Amino acid sequence: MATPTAIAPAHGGPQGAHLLHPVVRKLSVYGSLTAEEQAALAGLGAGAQRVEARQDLLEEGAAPDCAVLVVEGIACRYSHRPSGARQITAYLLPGDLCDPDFAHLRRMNHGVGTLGPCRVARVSRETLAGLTGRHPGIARALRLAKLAEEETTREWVKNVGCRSAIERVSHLLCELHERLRVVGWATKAGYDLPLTQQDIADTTGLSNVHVNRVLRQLRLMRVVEVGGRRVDILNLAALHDIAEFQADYLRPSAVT
Amino acid sequence: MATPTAIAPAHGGPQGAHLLHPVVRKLSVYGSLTAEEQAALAGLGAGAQRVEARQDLLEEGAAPDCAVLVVEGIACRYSHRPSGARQITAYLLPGDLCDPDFAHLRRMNHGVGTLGPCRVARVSRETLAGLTGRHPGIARALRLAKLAEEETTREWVKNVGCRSAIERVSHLLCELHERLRVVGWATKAGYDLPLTQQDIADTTGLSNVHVNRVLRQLRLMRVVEVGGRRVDILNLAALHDIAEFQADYLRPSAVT
DNA sequence: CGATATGTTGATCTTTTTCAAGGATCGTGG
DNA sequence: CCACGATCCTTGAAAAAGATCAACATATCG
Repeated sequence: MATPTAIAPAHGGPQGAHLLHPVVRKLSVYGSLTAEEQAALAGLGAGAQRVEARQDLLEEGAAPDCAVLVVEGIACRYSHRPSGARQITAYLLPGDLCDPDFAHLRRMNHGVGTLGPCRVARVSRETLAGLTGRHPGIARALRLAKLAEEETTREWVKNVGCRSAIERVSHLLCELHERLRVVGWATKAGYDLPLTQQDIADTTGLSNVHVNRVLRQLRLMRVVEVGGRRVDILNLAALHDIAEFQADYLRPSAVT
Repeated sequence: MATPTAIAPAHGGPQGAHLLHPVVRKLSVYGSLTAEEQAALAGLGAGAQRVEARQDLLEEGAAPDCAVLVVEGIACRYSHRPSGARQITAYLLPGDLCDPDFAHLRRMNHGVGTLGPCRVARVSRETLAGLTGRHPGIARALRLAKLAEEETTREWVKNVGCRSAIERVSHLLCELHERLRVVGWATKAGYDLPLTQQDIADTTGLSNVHVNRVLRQLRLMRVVEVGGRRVDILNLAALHDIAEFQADYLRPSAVT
């Protein structure tokens, strides 16, 4: 949405299919939606508010009162250890609806916050229930999107559990590339990424220093250049190879 | 279920509330179930089949045709890297229903297999749909159980992402203890655990050798003794301290 | 009883972390 | 516009955690 309030100016807004709201683009991956369903979905983003970088959307331990739809920017789920160490457990990209079911919870076991500047819309339980009740296509797409999210979390366990540093970072860059591409915020050449190296470290279970070294190595290998809030992909095939990246887990498909 | 076909003989079957099926015990955590609902749930386990250790229940890449209910024993979700390295991403304990929604998938991105000998029941989509359709209490409990499973996977990301070896192993032992206790297969003193050190290594992202050393350290610290397919807890408080274990994530509670 | 799995230990090597310091960048207020 | 502080990035050196390799012990099971 290249609206006047768009956030990422450097390399412009979403690519292609300009008129589609990211949540429509994302959910369309899981099955076709009627025009009516698309309109209803896009309506969710109508009241989106601007939120600065590094702000909490849902606090650790709080009782959530609504779901959150990311319209623009990057947010994350995170959790802190008593020592202060932070682990990021998921990214929320444009089009991602942060957990419908959470709105029913008495207490959050993790927090949700922005990483870069965002535009987000809060969605009440009632609105969401109405939407899925009236539009079976949306309900179905949301179910599959959730399945994809679960599979993604499992892939992250695999990533931090048994891949080397360079593989982990590469895998993260591949996943972000693929997911942003779906909603039009990435091209083959790369994407804007408002993360610090510390954020990448907290995601991959590495130290910020080592992330820096891995990124330098990837740059020297002429695979990808990360810096200046931007990811420039020089050799996508090589990046995929290093990461052993298979995008399947991002797009589950149902039988029916 | 101290039935004639019970598997773990060493320290006997489930403790307390002997008559309740594990899936009833587990789901009761998320809200009270009517007698009728309990009976319907217990009926799922009626046709349970014995499965040996280290057998696939759902293969990586296959199209699942049904859900799987673990009645007894321990199974897991796992994924292999091209190199052959294995990452375990979840444990399935007695009372766990392996992913209802999966039955709709065209292709599994991970496998499900037994770790020790198990008794499992296959549950068709129709059976499951009928059950949740007729019994709102079951539907609700399954939703919360799934939420707990998601939260658990995120906790695992945190575990392998930012905890030391001894913390990771301790956390795993705490989680298994708590989950098995709910379904009556653990006491304060410990539980039977048919895992090899390699299995623990594949779960925690460590080498088998290092797992061995961590277990020795925990034994010397007189915290817990792991061996002979058995976990004996000597000092539960100390184990929780080392792991920074907070059981909250295992039992989400809804507002309504 | 041998064969295969698993567990145990020591020695060595690699990866990654930690610590420390300096440099770049960016936003802000004077 | 520039100076300033704050944050982020970068690099080196040293230390630590954990992996790997190799050998042997010990179940376990047909």
